[in-house]
Amino acid sequence: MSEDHELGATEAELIKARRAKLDALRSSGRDPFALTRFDRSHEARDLHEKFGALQPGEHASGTLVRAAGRMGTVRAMGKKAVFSDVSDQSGRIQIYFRADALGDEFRLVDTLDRGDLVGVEGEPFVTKTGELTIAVKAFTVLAKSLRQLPEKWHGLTDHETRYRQRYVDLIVNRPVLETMLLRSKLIAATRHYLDERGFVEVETPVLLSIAGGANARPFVTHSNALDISLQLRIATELNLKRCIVGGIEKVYELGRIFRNEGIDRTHNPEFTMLELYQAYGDVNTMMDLSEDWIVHLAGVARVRGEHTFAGETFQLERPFARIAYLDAMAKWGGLERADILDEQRARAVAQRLKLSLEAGAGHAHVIDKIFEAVVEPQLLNPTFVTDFPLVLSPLAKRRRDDAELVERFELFIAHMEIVNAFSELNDPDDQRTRFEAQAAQRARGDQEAPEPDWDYVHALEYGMPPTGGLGSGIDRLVMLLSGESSVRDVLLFPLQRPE
RNA sequence: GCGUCGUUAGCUCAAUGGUAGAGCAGCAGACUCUUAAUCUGUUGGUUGUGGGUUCAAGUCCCUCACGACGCACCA
Repeated sequence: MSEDHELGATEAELIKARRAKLDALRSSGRDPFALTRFDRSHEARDLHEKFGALQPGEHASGTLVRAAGRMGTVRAMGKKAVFSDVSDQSGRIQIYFRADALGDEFRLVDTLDRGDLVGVEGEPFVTKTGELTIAVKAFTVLAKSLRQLPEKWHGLTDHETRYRQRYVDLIVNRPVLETMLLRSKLIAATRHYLDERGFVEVETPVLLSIAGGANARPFVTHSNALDISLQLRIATELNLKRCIVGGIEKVYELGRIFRNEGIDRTHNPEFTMLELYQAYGDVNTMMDLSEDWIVHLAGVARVRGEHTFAGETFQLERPFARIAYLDAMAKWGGLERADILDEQRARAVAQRLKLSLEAGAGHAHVIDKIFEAVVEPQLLNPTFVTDFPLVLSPLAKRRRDDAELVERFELFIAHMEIVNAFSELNDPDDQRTRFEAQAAQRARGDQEAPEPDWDYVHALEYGMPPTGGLGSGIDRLVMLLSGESSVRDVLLFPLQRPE
């Protein structure tokens, strides 16, 4: 040990110091990396539930528990008493090493560092300051941590390092782990919710020759076997409706979608989308289901009543507000029907509102921009915006009383679009006409206009029952319910440019 | 893609163009109920990359890389 004082604090030297401790463990016959298992009696959370009621100073005499996890700060009181703690997935429990309880073992406490994975066996008690603690009778190093964790107080804050080395972020920033666990819970709860209601989960291809069902630029790749270029899916919509045609009456897919577009606080190139379709249902079926499902998920996330997101507080309570698309434009923008549905007048409105539009922007794009500027800022509490213009909705069924509008809604919460749903267009002739319009747009050089999937029309020609369908971006839902305002903070490994 | 800001010790951050510092961590020592433990001592630097200006550059100028934020595109 006399050489240790020569160890400095470069990264290499910090690692060397830890390797020296690893060597010490090995030479005492306790190679941590040779161990294969450690049987725990409790996770940290269980211990708090079971022994949390002990009084300060009280011991659960004769009770031995076994816990394991990553060591936190080491608080040594001289050479004879050391406090630390271990964290596992469920939480944290303090541990206490005493020379008189450990005997010869106690000298090995010197080989422990913050960050090591350790297993301990001991007796639960509550300290005089009131913290549940395990009085360690025996301990084992289960993996030696050779690298130093970031500082305990400020932790790791550098975004780049947090995303690139998420494992470190998860270790030292507990709320990150909690958010990721919440994400998993919400996804599992969604599957359970749908399965219970008779929906069937299917898996449709990610690799397609034509990625359709949405307006977005796809990623392009190549099949060596077929020697053709392929696109990664931008939606699951068309294949799921093929399933409806085929007779899978309540169908969903909860999976990854890829869009080759911008990256920012609310967009990652790959994201998780729920799409579901219900034969013999319509837009109203979807509205009821959305409201029930979202409120259910809020319950899973323990979000009830008032909830704050990005500095604004809203009410997450049933029933959600409803307003028709054109009514919303009238209410908050003073705009008439023709200001929206007539292309020239819509362009004039956009100009008056000083909206920046791309050169080749179509009617749909202009309307969308107006909506974004006029209506979205008003939509804080959950609100269904219904009866969308046809021109925005190439896959939705027309209203019977108004051929320029469709049976569609979007659910907005905290200004974010959370659900998009409609009565699915099942008239093959109408669908063909709308695809032809898109093809014409595309021929005029509009890169945004999707390439028509003619086989989808072919499928509709066999007859698709009247169907309600919805899509929902799961990442944004997780953002909303976790309070994270960046999509990167609800993804374990957000896309980063290689270093 | 455009704009703004950032990149200094393992981590979090300082440093008028004039000898690169602190806190934490690490290492050594004191302390048998600490919890940002405390106290004493101490180690640790290619200041993101490559150029330029200058007697002298972490600092000024240019290039590039990566990131955060905003805009554009999208969900």
